[in-house]
Amino acid sequence: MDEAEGGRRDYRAEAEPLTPRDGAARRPVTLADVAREARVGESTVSRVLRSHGSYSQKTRAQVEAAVARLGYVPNRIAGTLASTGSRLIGIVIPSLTNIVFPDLLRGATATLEAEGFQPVIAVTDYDQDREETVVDSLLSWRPAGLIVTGLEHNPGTVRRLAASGVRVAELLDVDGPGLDIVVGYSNRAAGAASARHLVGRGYRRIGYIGHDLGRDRRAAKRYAGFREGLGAAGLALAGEERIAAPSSIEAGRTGLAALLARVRDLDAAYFSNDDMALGGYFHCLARGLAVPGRLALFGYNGLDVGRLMPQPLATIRTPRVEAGATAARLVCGSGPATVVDLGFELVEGATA
Amino acid sequence: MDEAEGGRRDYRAEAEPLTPRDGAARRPVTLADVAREARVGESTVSRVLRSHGSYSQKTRAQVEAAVARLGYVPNRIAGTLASTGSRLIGIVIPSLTNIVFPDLLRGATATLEAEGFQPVIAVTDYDQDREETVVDSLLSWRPAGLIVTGLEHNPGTVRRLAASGVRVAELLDVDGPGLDIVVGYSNRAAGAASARHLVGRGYRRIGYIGHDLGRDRRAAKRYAGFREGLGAAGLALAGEERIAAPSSIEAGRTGLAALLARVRDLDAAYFSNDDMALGGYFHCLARGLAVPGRLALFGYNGLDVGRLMPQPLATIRTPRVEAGATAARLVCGSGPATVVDLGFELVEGATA
DNA sequence: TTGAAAGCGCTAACAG
DNA sequence: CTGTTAGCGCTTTCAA
Repeated sequence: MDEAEGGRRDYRAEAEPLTPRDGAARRPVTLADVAREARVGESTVSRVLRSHGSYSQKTRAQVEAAVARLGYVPNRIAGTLASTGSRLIGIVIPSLTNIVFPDLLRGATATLEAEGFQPVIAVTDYDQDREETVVDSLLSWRPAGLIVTGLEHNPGTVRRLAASGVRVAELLDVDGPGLDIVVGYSNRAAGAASARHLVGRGYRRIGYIGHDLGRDRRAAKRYAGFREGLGAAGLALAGEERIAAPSSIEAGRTGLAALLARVRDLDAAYFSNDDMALGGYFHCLARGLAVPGRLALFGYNGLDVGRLMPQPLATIRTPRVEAGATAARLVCGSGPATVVDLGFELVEGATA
Repeated sequence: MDEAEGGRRDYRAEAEPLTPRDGAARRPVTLADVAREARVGESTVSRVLRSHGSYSQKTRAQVEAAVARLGYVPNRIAGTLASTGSRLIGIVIPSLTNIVFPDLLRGATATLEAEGFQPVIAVTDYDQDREETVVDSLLSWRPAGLIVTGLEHNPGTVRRLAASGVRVAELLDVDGPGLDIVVGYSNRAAGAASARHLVGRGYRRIGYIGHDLGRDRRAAKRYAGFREGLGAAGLALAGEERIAAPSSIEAGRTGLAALLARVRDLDAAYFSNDDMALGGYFHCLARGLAVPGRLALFGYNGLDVGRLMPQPLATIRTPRVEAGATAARLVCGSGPATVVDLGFELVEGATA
């Protein structure tokens, strides 16, 4: 099925690299060089470059000319050390495989960029011990703030965070106590709303297909909320299938297949997220199961792909990009500790 | 169709934040504090902490005890300034919307982490002027290296890069001269291989559905390669549709619809990537067009979603994660300028 | 409006 | 094996 193409090869660049690796590494241009070139003091250059304090227009011109002539690039490492805080914001996310987290990053980086901050990212693979490690590592850069995902952390992580004194924003969950800034939505409420919706549409034999809930705490909260929602209607799950792996289209597809093999009379399937649900949808298409006639499908996240399926996916849309942006804005500010619940939106779609 | 839920609300955290914003900001613990506490010199502490140079086991124990007692976190800003280079690697990508770039990041961050480096990311939105700006900004952190996407840059960007003397890796393209390290695959060859494959399967009325080629230079190279491939077989495109926007499932769906409305007798559609092709597939499903009987589909990237569709998508699989990892490894090293062509793989799938 | 000088917290010689 | 002493490049008083 696969055909090797575009053969692998390693070779030296034919042309001389534009970045000569010259042995005689020339000393980088410093602010002192600029001062000398512009015939002014170092502090004057510093003021001009940061448009801070006062200086004459003539001086400004001289400095700018010198900067251009020398190709000076300020050294923010030195600047940060000399001044109080850095313009770095650490961002800790569990994964880059699920588009949800790039979406967060997208919102955060756009806002940070606008405010003159630089994001430094770290990935935990849904592992709280790794989170502790990367938080430590990020903290050593003395960031102005840290954005982390979720409300559950190791005690050690919390201790370090508290001791560091930096602002912390926790993202994507509001179901529990936060450390400082909390931006997200209630996963529990989302799960419950999903259950109410399915029940309201008349489904009674509802199954759950999910991924590794031990690691993904927010998915676990949705699951709990969903069961509560069913319970409130006097129902219970007709069956469930959990994949001991991160969520994926594949896990959704094989998960639904496995569940249907065991519980044949399901009339609806609730998935831990849209990726999983898409996998389920593909299974239905492949097997010719009518959706929602034979089986209704419900997801979580409101991804583009769900909106564009031949039948739009029933799901819960979450404002992820906005959450990232909001967290970035607040973490750079100096407001009080806050919880911002951005809410969510139930998308009826056509699969349920 | 939409139902508002999980109402938005802003409120103060009920519990006292674990990170007290105490007005009397306590002075952070420094290496000097540790030295005093451990009753040794500062340089001794430094040596122990970096396991560099020599010291007695007894000293090591004292230092470690002091570090633990004081909760000391090293300040890498200061460390970097005092030593030669930083352990920061800048990564510049055009977008976070297409999963391809998070994939790159995934490969790169994993490798960087293992080598003790920290990634700092910036997003250009496929804008070369913005690339110049963010490269400048990244350079001011004096990174050990920079990973950028593609081979096309503003002259100003190239100048700054060259002047900085940092290692630079260019990713995802090998069709053209590079600055230093180049890691990727030939987009042109991929386009040509796609054309040969479709022609080989007997398709003759082939259309192209693409996105903004002015900004996405690699997609433009695939397009050029594809046309060359057709030309070599004595064929030409039977029609094409270009969306003046970034690639998306939606653009693929509407693009194919528009093209079929104009050119009714197409027998195959070549898409600028898998997202676009997925949109096309959804269009076919929605309209009941048999794939590949009525219309064959071909994409680019080899995303999971294509593999898991009821009919696996015909596409070209690219080693993106590996490319990110390779670039990270090389950019942290001190080897010669290199081009690494990782090649690609044609996936026959079932849609062509 | 400007410059001199004193650090920021750490690393890297260099003595001892 | 360990401490002392210079800086790294910049910002920030504080005088001038």
